[in-house]
Amino acid sequence: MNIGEIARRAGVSRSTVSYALSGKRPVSDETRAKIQRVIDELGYRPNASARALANGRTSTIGLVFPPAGNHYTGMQLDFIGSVVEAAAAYDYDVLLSPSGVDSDRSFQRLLGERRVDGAILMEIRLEDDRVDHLAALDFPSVAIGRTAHPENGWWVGLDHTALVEACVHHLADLGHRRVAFVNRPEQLLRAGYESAHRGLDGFTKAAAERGLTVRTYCCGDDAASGQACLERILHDDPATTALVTLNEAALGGLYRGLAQAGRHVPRDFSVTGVVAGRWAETVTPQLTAADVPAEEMGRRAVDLLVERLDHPDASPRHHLLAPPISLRASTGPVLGTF
Amino acid sequence: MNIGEIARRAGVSRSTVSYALSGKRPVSDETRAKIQRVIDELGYRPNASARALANGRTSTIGLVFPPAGNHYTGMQLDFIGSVVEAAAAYDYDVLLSPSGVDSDRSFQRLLGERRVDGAILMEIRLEDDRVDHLAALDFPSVAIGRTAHPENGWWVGLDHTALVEACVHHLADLGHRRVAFVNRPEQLLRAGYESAHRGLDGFTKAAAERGLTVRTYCCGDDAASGQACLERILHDDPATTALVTLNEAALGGLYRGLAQAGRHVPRDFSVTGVVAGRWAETVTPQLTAADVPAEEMGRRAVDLLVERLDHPDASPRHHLLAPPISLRASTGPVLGTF
DNA sequence: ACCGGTCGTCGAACCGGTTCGGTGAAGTGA
DNA sequence: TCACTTCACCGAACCGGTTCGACGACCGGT
Repeated sequence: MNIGEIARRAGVSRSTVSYALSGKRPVSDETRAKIQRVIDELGYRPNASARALANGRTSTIGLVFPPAGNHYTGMQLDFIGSVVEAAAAYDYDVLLSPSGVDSDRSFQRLLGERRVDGAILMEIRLEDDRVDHLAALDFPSVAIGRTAHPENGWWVGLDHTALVEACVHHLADLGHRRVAFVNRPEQLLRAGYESAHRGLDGFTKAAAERGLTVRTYCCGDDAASGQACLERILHDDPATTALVTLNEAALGGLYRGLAQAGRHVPRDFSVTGVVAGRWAETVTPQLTAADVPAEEMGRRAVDLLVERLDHPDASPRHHLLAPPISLRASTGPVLGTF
Repeated sequence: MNIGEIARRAGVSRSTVSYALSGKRPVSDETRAKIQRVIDELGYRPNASARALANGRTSTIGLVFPPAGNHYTGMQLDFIGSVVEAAAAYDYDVLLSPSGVDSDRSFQRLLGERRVDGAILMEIRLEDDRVDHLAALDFPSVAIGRTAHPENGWWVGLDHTALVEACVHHLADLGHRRVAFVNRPEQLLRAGYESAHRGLDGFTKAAAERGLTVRTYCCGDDAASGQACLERILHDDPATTALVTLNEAALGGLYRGLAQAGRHVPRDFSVTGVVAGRWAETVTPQLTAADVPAEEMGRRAVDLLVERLDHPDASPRHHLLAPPISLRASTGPVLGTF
């Protein structure tokens, strides 16, 4: 069941079997056929650990994301799915690693023990010790998201600032003057999560440009928090007519809060934000949103990583995406404005 | 950066370093301290591939699920998250493998190349070639779901039959007489997906017991399909007053279809089904449902797998779960019945 | 008949760990 | 003083692949 057994049965040496399989040196047609016959007969497949040891590559990439206490969002699911699928196309396996910081045990396993050839990082923070650590080691990695200093990095990011700005302008164009912003949970904002910060920046900036009256909120990643958050919004300023959210998991709760407050969407209240398209379509009315192209982002991250693995000296590349707003049914003009 | 380097710097042999680390043979305190100092200084961590090759274990488990063309459901996400977290607690990594059948390339990588010590299978079919294949090889694995012949297997399953029966009885108790069943997509039913079949069985059986008039539907795993399915239901029998669904991803679309048909939930129409609790709470009104304990199932699957890995001769164990229905807000009595 | 080159194959070393058998030094008892 | 343990460590073999250098067989050219 190992290469020596194959060699013995085929009457050749181990190295010949290896060359027949890899094609790195010529082997006569006759010998190759004999070897192939034995391999097929026994269903032999070379041991991955031995191969990894010998040539220093594991053909595995690590997908690193913080342990969220099982509060994964739909967007993260889409990332994971697309990364796995794209990696499979390049003959890479994907090792999942729940890891918060670089001193993390799980992180050390991946890197220190050389379980993976490269890594894809999710849930990036503006100051991210994992990114810094990997950069210092020159370890092949690609971030889904970008830090505050993205110049010399490999990443595929989303222009949250521009996307949220677009959402605000869209609402302002519709006549909304009092708008709320529903962000990711407060601990994530404090931890410096990129999307939370850049989104907030974009919101603040665009709201100032348009002279809107705004309030900003942090909200837990679940429906109950969304509902509570909406109640707070209407309590703080009952004249609020619209909100922008980055918080996909809270969306259902926000909608419920509006329904219970008797506000009809979009007639009495407009909702928009930055959400993966597939999930924007599950709510009623369907969410007008900047659709996060999660599938594309995952795929591109893998493309970049593979390129980096194949060309260790290539200079950093990245993609900054800014998809347009998809107009669906959750926003409308303020009543009496037109 | 390898064990030889550590040995040289500490002035001992490679085997002594190995024993100092593993503790499998006594090492003097003095020597151990010296070795530890060198290790800390250099930040040494033993190479995982070499270790795997030497002791025949990779400390990795495979998580196998069919490639869904990125149509992963929230429930699958919960499974993945809980498996990763539970595995980390046992010091196992998780390798993700999108794989449909046992002849699959990805499946062959996992098993044939010995990349993993054991596997957890998701999305089980009643006749599942992957399960049979693994059983024939006596390869350590645990299924999340059970085949038609689950007697001698390792699995953690959900009693879909009983759960759907409970849903039907709940509706019948409320006075509903014309009920629809919304199943997973037709190709999954045809492929023999366990939940689709057992759920359907439970529905048919309970409906017969209660003398209900029923129709059953297959529905794609997305919101648009859910909406279309609901339109079909009301077109086929406008007198339908309730539905039971297994299809989590279609739920939002079903609700939208009802809203657009002017049917208020739960006043005019009741909705229930089998859905992971976290997702049942995102819709409004919140879904009365048999909550799939995805987190518990993932955790238990890992527990079983680790037990099987530690005790190769242990006899098969399994868990069949049947959580009670969580009464929320999506079901109610038929108007005029009481 | 001899030389040089090409082709196909082999043996040995190596990747970085683990583990078995053995060995020298120190300790114990008669 | 000597035989017998025990202790702490070492060297070598092994896990299952890959790869390098070498070597014999065969070929064509003089």
